[in-house]
Amino acid sequence: MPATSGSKNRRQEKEKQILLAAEKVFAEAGFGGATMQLIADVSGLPKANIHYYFQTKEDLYRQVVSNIFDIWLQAAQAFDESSGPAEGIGGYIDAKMEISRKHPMGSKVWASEVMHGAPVIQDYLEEVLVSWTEGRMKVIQRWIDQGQMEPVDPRHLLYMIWATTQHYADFQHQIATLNGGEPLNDADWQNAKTSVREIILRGLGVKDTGNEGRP
Amino acid sequence: MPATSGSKNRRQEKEKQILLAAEKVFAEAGFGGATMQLIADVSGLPKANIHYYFQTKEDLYRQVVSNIFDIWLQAAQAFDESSGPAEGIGGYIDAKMEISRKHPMGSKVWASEVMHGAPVIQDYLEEVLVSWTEGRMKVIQRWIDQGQMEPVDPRHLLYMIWATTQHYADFQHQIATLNGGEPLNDADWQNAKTSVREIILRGLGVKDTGNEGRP
DNA sequence: GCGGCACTTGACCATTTGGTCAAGAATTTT
DNA sequence: AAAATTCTTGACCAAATGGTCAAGTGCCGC
Repeated sequence: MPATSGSKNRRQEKEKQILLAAEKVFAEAGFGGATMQLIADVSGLPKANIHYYFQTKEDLYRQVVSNIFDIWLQAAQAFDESSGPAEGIGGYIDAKMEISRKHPMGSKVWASEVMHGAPVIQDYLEEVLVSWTEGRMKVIQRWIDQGQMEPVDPRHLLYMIWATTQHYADFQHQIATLNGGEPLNDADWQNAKTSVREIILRGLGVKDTGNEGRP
Repeated sequence: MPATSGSKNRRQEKEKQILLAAEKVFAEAGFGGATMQLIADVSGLPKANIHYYFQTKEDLYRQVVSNIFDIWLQAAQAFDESSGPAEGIGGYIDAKMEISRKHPMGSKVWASEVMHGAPVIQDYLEEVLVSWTEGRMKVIQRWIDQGQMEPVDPRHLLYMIWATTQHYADFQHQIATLNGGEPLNDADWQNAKTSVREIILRGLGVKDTGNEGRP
């Protein structure tokens, strides 16, 4: 008794349902610890049905990681559509913090994958990430050359931004424990965002213009 | 045909040998993905022998995580034996970068554990880490109150330091890929260390005094 | 309403897993 | 040297795992 709507996108909806469950399970147990049975239970489908849509566990996993990668790269827009480091880097930090808040499980899956040597998405790393990084490094270098910010190594600046923003997703459990056992609330997140942006922008010798333009 | 030396510390040496192999395997495969057989192979001992020293996989894992935790806390000394933020925070960053360089696998195991909800070491988190963090936060707050650094949220400053320094261990594979496929060499590490310290200390309005006093 | 087609699913299988065990080898103690 | 203790290890489980399969079930155009 399939879907309610049209008729063609039944498959898409089912796949999305499975991918959502898979993301959760992979994030909580890692690739090795995740079981198809658990993914089946979480998604509310029999295991054999999962295998109908995704032949192997690795196929499913690859899809999950790939989806995350796309979301990740979207945050790059803040970088490109900006005139200077305050707006560009500040906006990028905001965007990445927002992703950490909304897609913590995706971030965890990504971190797990990379930590274990990126066996599945090494090609993505080498192709997409390398060129993306080089592009942003050039932008940062230009800002430095124009005297808009202190001369720092763009590479390590990017690492710091990635590390710090993703920390709020990957280590959310530790952060919650240090927050009295409670997850961060709206005010906490606002505070986190501002704190991170402040320290980094001041560290770059850039005046924080706040997140004007974006809500 | 046991050891060569004394006689009593045979057990300790064997355990260390196993723990080293276990750390490597757990770091590379995660808890779920690691197998006792692989740990046995890496350590060069039959599987049954591993089980003689560590009853269960979880026992072994707990030991590995626990050892890492101790190393982690050692870096705190830089904090305590200092007079101000330049020396204290700068030294702490250096120490943590050094740990990331020398114990990347331990850092990965820790990250994996926390990312999966710290099922094994939640008690450590609640007892030791919480009180440790509160202590350092007070030190930072005192520096702020004395006007030795900009008023930032000490909590998020600590997160940033943790995130950034550990990033070089946890994401070492990604970093190597972005470094032309080569791991960081001595100069790279020096550069990374300096870059991180510079940006953060400037972000705190503290003049970087370099890592004088420590080689 | 019927024939084709996409989907569903319980039962099943080979392999791998963490863990056990008992017999023996080495070492220490008496 | 003999007894007691500690360690070693190949063979062996029961349970769980990823994946298969064939018998269905519902849906569609015709």
